[in-house]
Amino acid sequence: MNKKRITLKEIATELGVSVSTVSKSLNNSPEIGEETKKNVVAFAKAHQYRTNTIALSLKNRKTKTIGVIIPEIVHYFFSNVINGIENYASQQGYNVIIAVSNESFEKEVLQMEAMANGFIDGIIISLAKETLKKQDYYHLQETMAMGIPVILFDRVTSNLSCDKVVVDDKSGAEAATTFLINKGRKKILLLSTQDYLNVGNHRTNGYLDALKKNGIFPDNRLIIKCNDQRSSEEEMVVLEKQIEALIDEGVDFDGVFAVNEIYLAAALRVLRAKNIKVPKEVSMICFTDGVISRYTTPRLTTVSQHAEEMGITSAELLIEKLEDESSMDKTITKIIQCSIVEREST
Amino acid sequence: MNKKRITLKEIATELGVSVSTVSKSLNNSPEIGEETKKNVVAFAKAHQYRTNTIALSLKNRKTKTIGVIIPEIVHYFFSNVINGIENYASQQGYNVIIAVSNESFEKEVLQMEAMANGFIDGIIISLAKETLKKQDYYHLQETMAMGIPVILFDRVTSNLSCDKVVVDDKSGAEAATTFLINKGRKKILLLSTQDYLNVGNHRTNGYLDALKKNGIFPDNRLIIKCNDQRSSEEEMVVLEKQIEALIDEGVDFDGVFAVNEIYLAAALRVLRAKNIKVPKEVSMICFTDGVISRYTTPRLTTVSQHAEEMGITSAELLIEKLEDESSMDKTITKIIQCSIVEREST
DNA sequence: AAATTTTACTACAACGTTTTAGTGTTAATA
DNA sequence: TATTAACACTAAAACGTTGTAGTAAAATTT
Repeated sequence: MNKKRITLKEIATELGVSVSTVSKSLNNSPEIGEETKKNVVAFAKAHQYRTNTIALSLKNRKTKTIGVIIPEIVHYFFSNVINGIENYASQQGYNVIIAVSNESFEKEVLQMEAMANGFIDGIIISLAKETLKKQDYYHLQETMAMGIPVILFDRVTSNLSCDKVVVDDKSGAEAATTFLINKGRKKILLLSTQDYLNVGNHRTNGYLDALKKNGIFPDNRLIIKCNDQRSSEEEMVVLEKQIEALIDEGVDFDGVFAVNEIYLAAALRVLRAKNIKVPKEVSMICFTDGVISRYTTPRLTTVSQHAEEMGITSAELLIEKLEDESSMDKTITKIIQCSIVEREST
Repeated sequence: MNKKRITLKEIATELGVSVSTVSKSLNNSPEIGEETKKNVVAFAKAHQYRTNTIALSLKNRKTKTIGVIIPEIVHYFFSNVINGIENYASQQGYNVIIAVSNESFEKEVLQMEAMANGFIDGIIISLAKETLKKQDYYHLQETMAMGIPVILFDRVTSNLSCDKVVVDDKSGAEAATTFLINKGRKKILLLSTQDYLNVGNHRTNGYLDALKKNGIFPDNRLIIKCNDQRSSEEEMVVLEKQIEALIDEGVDFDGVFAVNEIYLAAALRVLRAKNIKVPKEVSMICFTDGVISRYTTPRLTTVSQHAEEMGITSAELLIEKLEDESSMDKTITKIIQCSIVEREST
């Protein structure tokens, strides 16, 4: 059964011609006579010849494969980005290899090395939290030095000179906050992350800017920077307690802006438990236009980061670099604009 | 900058020895003298020699890469399966290539062909809805005939003789339904899919069996088989209308069992709008222990399919086949048991 | 001292392609 | 008719490894 793939050499001996003739015939080279070509092509088809990509890769020093390293795959944003990458890449004849760093620096380094040694022409990566905290980018510099183009997306760093694709987090957050302000809200609770996460940091700044521009003085009690936990579920539990405590202390707010869906879902649960009406008493908005937002009651108004577009843009940037030698020198940063998806929570 | 990777040949000329000596030194062959080995290894390390995997693959006819084709990547269940596959595979020194069929038969065939021609030793696949409907498995038979092992998971078919990993959908559904019955519920609404989707079909049968065993006569009005729409969001809208109509017609029920999270979330929204209390008046349970279930109010009780375990098992089965020639003949079907995760909706 | 074994290497083929540089024929040109 | 050009093909190298077979020189045995 195991009908092994037929090779050029086998076709050649079978047909009594040289290997080069076969190769050229299949590539429709003008060097070969029509008659011969026809024969070879027919024979190849009949025997289901498929060109061996590995041999080709060895020859061309190109694998037509791009590697993607993400912190998590069970994650609406990242899986959407991959979707974008996969779509564009496969359309351009590229394969996509996925690796997951699991937010760990060590695993990121390992995965990166595996990829750099392996089957890929270039890498698209979003940095792990640990890497961002550690600020150690040696593994990235190494692969770049090997001539492997690297594209950073979403979780980026200014310490690396390469192409980047980022969301305009700050202005997105500003827009979201302003959106609440325009609905007449003045006391807006911010649910953010620790500052070392650049996205959280930018979004916090956007929030502060929006308040400032509208003449609202920020209230530190209304800014919660959630600590990292091992899982988002644990983060949620911790956060719920914090919000509950806040309300019990009598701190008043009429709007909530969260830097991700999960934080806002947590807030929503607390408000429901306290019998506070959304959006009547409190308006809510968050980053990440994911699944959760669509299935809560009320549905959540979100800031869409256009994950798929980010994926496509990253893939475009990388493939551009791979196909056009001259593009290797310049480094581009693409900024994806956010947009607000209004649902029932505002 | 572009410091191209150094090759064995370069090391050889640089050190004035033969290529074989270098190769053998690096592989710590006893044929080579200690002195020479030490030199070569030191030199290689200093110049960051990395063995070229492509050349190796060509030589060994093995790529140490496995291909995964899934219907959707932005999907809690599938991304968890991938997580499992990726974890186990990378631990065993394998890479993982991902392709998405997007539920399309045509794309599945294309992706499969691309993989079969390319860089993979074996394939793990969950069939697209269209493929299941069409019942055309030629592309799978072809790749299997080429000696490429194929593992089917979750969306499988009995028409193909290969290793399979499935959830025990029927007994999971039976358990879920029985769970509701044991809570005193007798009129249980079933939200399922069309029958051609084997998982939906099995779950429907499990539901019917549970009723039977408990002496409850099934009520056809309480069985909704949701039509396919282009997106799950559209499906949800359609389904919400159906459930609403049902209630308006005065059809009474005190429990809901849905074959996935989204259907149950839809039901929950309708019940909330109608001011029906969950779980007091209606108990709810569904398949797919995903994100949504964790963030609705009330949180949903679910049947976990242990997606990650499925991924790991699939990868195990495949790698077993790849590493042990003799395992190629027999085909195994592994059944993953479900378990109920009780939350607030029951 | 001659024969044998061990040591420490090297040469070369092979994996499956593509491509460059030939090489005979045949046809066209001077 | 001699020269050149076009045609239709082939040989061989190259991509980077590994492994088998082979080879001197040194060490050991007889």
